Amino acid sequence: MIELAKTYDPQATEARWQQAWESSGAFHPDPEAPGEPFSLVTPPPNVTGSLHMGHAFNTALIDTIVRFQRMQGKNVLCLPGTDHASIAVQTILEKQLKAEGSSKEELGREGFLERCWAWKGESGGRIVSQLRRLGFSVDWQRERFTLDAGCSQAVIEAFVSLHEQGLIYRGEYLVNWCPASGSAVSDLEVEMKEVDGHLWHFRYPLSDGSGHLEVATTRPETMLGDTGVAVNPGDERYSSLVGQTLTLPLVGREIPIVADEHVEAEFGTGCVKVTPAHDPNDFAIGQRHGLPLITVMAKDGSMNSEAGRFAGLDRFEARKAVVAAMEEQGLLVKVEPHRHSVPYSDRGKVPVEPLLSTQWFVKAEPLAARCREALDQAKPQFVPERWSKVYRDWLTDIRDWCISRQLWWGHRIPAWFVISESDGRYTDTTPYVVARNEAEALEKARAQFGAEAQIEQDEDALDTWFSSGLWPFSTLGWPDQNAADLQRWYPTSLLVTGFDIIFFWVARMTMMAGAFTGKTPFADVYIHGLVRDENNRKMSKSAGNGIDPLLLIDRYGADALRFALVREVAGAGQDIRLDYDRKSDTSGTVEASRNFANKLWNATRFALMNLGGETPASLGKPDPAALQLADRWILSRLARVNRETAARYSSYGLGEAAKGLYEFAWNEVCDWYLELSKRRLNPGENPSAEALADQRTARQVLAQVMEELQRMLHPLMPHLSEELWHALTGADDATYLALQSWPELDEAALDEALERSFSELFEAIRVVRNLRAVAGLKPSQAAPVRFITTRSDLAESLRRASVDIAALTRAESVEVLADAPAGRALAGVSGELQVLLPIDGLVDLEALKGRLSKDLSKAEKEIAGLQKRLDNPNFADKAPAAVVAECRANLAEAETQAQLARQRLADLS
RNA sequence: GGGCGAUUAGCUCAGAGGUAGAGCACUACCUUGACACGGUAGGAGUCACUGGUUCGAUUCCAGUAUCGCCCA
Repeated sequence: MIELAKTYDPQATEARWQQAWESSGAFHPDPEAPGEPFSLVTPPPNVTGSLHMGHAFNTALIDTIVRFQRMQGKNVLCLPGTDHASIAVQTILEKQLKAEGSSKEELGREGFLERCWAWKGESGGRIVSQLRRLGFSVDWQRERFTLDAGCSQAVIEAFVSLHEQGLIYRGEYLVNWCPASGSAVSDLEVEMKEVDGHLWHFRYPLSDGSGHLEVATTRPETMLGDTGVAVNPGDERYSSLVGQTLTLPLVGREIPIVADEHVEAEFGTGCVKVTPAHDPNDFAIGQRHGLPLITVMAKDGSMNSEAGRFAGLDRFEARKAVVAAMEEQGLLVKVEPHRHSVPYSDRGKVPVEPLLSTQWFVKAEPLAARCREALDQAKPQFVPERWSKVYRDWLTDIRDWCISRQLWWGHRIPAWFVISESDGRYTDTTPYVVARNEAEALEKARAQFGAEAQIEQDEDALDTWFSSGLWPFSTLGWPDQNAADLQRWYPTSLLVTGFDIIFFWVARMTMMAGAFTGKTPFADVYIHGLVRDENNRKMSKSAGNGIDPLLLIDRYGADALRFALVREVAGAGQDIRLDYDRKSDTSGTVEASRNFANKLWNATRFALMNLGGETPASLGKPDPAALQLADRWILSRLARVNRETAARYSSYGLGEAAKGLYEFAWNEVCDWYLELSKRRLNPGENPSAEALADQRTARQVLAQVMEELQRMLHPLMPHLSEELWHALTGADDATYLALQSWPELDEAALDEALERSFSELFEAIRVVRNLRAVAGLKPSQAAPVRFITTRSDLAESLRRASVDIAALTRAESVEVLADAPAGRALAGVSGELQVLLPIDGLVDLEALKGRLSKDLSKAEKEIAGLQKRLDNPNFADKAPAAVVAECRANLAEAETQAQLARQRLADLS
């Protein structure tokens, strides 16, 4: 028999099992193995990141589902990996280089990439090892990285293929330029922020000297690039001026006044300056009216030569200088404070600059259209369903995706410019070829431009999300259509991720998968919420309010953290809040889960002390004929919980599953069944043969309940359950609970009537205990107990349980009678049951009267409510008969209760 | 401006057309042969507000307020 310590110590246990699972290859599935396939690719975290609560939450949810599916006998693949996070990594390294007085240009592309890989090697393992500490049951042997050879090959194939299909194009458009990282970014990487700014009113003179127009702007420096002023066509103030020209101050350019529907006459003066090269709305107006595009800013955010005397100034200095110059010329009318939205770069944390630039784009609409059609067939199925609307809306109004980044760390764009066509250097207009490698590119270039053609690869890299978009199939072996993993596990079964990356990631995966595999890459998408802090703010590194999951794991154990996170999930998709005391680094929620772990530990410890050295297997299943009522009750509960829990695990009701198991284990198994079994497990000295047989039955049931409980809890608390299961079963070191099957459901054990009867029994015991407490009896003080009831089934059940009742209430005798005998007694009432403690002496009569009065007023209140309802003729007419009958029964019961309480009160006076 | 979500005990949150539950915290008693990371008992809520549907609404519907998020 294994001896367990008095309290559970997660630290030693968890590391041991993590190591054992991984080294045994327990989670490394064979594509040839039998079983229905179940597959899931995990959201790849940033390779240089470190574990935060969002990862822990996501991991807890995924692992719970995946472990459950494994116990269902499926051939489960759960594939982990990381992504290369171009901008984030490059930003970190450039900062490092700057500190060293160097730069990426100085190192050159090759040298810089070496640095990147070195950095990846150094910090890249961190998050992976942190995920291991959660007990994540992924196949680490299949771990992937978006920049590894296979993923890189997939990216090239995807790019070439999309280009061949005409879905990737290159062109000059207004893009979101992040001056901090020196790169274009996609629309999704731009975050609108409300900031307090100003609205400057400028006077633009009419070219014919007949007057002026007043325009308002939040960005004065862009006026240098104005190529028009627009008014609403219905705005009578200006209709006569449309078609005339203005002379742009400071620049002297003549610019037309145009009429455009999109100008709001009510905003500002009703005249807007149009800077097509620096604002998306103005770009659109410019397109409609054929206005020229004049770029006045360089890519580092400074003014260029088009800005005349302002050239070289940073954009924010230029703003001041332009305002000053306008004021000097008397053209500044006024300045108003103005709150408005400014686009910020997600990564660079600076305002992005809409800038005209030649970039690569993915034509999104054809890809999105396919996804919308698939969604009509519920592919994928969103859980909760409401997120499908968010997904659809985005796909419906989709804009083309700028995929090129002016970065080195990442997948270099597989396009080669034919530099021999443009003086040995490539420019925005140099012709190019797209190919899988340089040799193929050269071949293509020569075929098209002659044998002398010379080529040079595009300097730019692809958006990291381009490779992440291929994740569900690139990790399984695509583009090799015959890859065993792809054949076996694609499309995947499920994706679990947060709602914050539905556009970034989920939609891109479905678009890419549609284009390359013709399939929706996952059947279900389970969208979960975010983890918020104690002030309901999203936990994030930048807000500085993150809680380190490792701190909580160290303090409470990984299982406790996992259980706490999953338990908080209610309706799927809701954010969860983790309570946390930053002063002491403690969390009540996680502590409660730790306590639960300890409770399970001790319940198992109790079982081990009482199984006489036997195991569930050696004891075998109990003989149904030998079962006591308590056994049948707990086995019925066990079966019901088995059924409910399996249903919840498989339908993403994870929080409910966790709560249900918690209640079953603590409030039913520990609070009642273990207590009820103590007497039988310890029959005393010289026990009879009958007692010994019953002891064995109790052992069998206890062993079965505890063993199956470990199985059911395993998806939620893998380490603890593995440890306890081993202690209980004596399984050898090479056998894992993680690979056992879900306990078989014993339908025959379900007995609803018996469960109800036990609820009543427990209630009766509670009334006795309450009476004793109210009366001030010491816990050690024995007292006789009398139950008075006219309900024969209840009387019968109380009689049969009288030995247990005596044990659980310190009763020196238990009687069940139909009528209350005369004589003083402490009395309590519950439903149709009267409980009497026929004792006199040092008891608190006043407290007792208080309790009875309380019972009475509660019953009277109930009577009043029920009576009122029944008195309403409409109720009897229209309410369902069952409800009316129930109401009547409740009323009768409440009246009995009130009457009994009144009577007992009178007796005491 | 459009959309989504939330509002229930001191705190964190469940819940369901038939008079409200859990965990934590709190109060009292208890170191009893599994567990003080525990046991027993207890106190605690106008279910945000206003209307509507209904025999009946905290639950369904509409609106209001506050908070949060997404999109423009």
